Amino acid sequence: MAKNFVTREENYSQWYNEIVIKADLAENSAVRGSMVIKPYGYAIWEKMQAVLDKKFKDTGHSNAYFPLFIPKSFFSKEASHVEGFAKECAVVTHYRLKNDEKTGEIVVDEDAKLEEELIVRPTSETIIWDTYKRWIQSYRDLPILVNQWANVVRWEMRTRLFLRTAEFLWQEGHTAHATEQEAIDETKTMLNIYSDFVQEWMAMPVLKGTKSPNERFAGAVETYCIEALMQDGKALQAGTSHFLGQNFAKAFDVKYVTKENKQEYVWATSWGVSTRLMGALVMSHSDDNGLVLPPKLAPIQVVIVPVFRSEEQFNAIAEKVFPLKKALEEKGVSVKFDDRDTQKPGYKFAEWEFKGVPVRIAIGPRDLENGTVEVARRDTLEKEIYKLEDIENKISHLLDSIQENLFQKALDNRTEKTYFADTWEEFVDLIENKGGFIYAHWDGTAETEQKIKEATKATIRSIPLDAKEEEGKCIFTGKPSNKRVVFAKAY
RNA sequence: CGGGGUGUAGCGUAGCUCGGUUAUCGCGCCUGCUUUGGGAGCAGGAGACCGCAGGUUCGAAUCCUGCCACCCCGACCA
Repeated sequence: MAKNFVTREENYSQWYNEIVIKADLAENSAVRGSMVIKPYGYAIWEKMQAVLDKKFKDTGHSNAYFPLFIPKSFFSKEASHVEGFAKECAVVTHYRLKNDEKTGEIVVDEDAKLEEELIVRPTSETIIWDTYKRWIQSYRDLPILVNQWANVVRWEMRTRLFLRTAEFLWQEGHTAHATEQEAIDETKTMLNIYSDFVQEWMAMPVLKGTKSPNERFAGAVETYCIEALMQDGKALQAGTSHFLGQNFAKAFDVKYVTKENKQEYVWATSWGVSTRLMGALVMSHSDDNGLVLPPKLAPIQVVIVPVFRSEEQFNAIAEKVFPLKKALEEKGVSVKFDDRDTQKPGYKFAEWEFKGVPVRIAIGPRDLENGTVEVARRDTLEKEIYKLEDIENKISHLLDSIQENLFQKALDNRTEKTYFADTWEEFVDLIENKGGFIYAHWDGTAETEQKIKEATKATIRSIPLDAKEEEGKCIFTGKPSNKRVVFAKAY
């Protein structure tokens, strides 16, 4: 495999083809811009789902399911929402095929044209709010805290594996509240859940902030986001949580009666993360040897590779492996014993490295004599000889330290690629030659943001929540500004 | 949708300008022997309607026409 994929920023998709597909995460689908997620990759998604789902439930949310197809009339009720999504919708116009009498080919039956077209959901706000209208009458019906795990379709002009596929899997939460403050609190709670999940489980540092009006979700009053920086210095939006105000309540006429018997519109939020996170995971940690998975999300945390010449030798090794595997599993570690006799050890070492398994244990004749095993860690590729006694605790600690090390490495990468620009010249130089997050002053107008984007391709990724008050001048217009925002080129 | 590029075995490719035996090579796959602590070696073998449809020609992977698909760059975007 070609070297230096990680830092070869001009060719990330090549890197994806090399690493992701060969690593069994996905392969191109016959359908434009879609993906096949293979079992090994899907297992990672399932782990992510399980953790997030628990966090949602722990904060009072429940799962539900809403229809894939949205009638066009629902979709067009919220003006800025439809404007934001109109250009990337798949539309169902017919419901039947037939055999063409002349050619015998299967064709669309023109007689089976739908009276009202159906939109394949690009997001579910509209159909959910049409439903909430019927669920909500009184303040006693609030709040509604619902999440759905689903697939959505956005007919992007250009797709990129994992980061922007035409169809993707995600979760979308949709909540309804009696007060503005409660909805804002919900928006922030969910942002924190995402941020904690991405940092603690995916070992990726993220920046919490809000979006500029240009980057805001179509139909939202405020969009909160977590923004991550990839190894090549490009930014990736990893999750969003939107405060929708009363926009959807007004569009769908969702009112409730207060204790004082007054009619009020309800307040809303929506929030989501998608299979894009899998792309982020790959791009944050992987190296030229393949994937590097954080132990907390790795489907296989420890792989045991026996080294043997004869069947007797294999049996002797297996005798040692079974109790070891059991001891590790009792510690909650997922273990794979690679007992194939069709591949040599060296081949297996490379293969499991490619798949990103955090820890590999090799055990052969030498170890049988000495009562040892060879332990290799994926993140640093270091090998060490361990005594068998108390090994399950040592491996357990090793997994923890790999998790920490991956986060620290990603954080160091971000720190190294974080810059401050005070003049336009500095800014352009950084964007063109360094990449990364650039903290700079901005005059707060959409026009300026647009002009900066046109000039440099950089956009405001985040207005950090923890931004310090600081007097400064906009790098583009020189107008006054009271805090720095974060610019970057984004995926 | 605009600009550029590529389609030959499961994957990666040579051949195409200048048409001519049985379409090249590597990886992978199958069989056998030797191997096994970092992607094994040797020997043998299987696998291709050369993207699709037409056309020119005694003869087309190669020339011509049309179509399709994919990739890269841009607009769009989680």
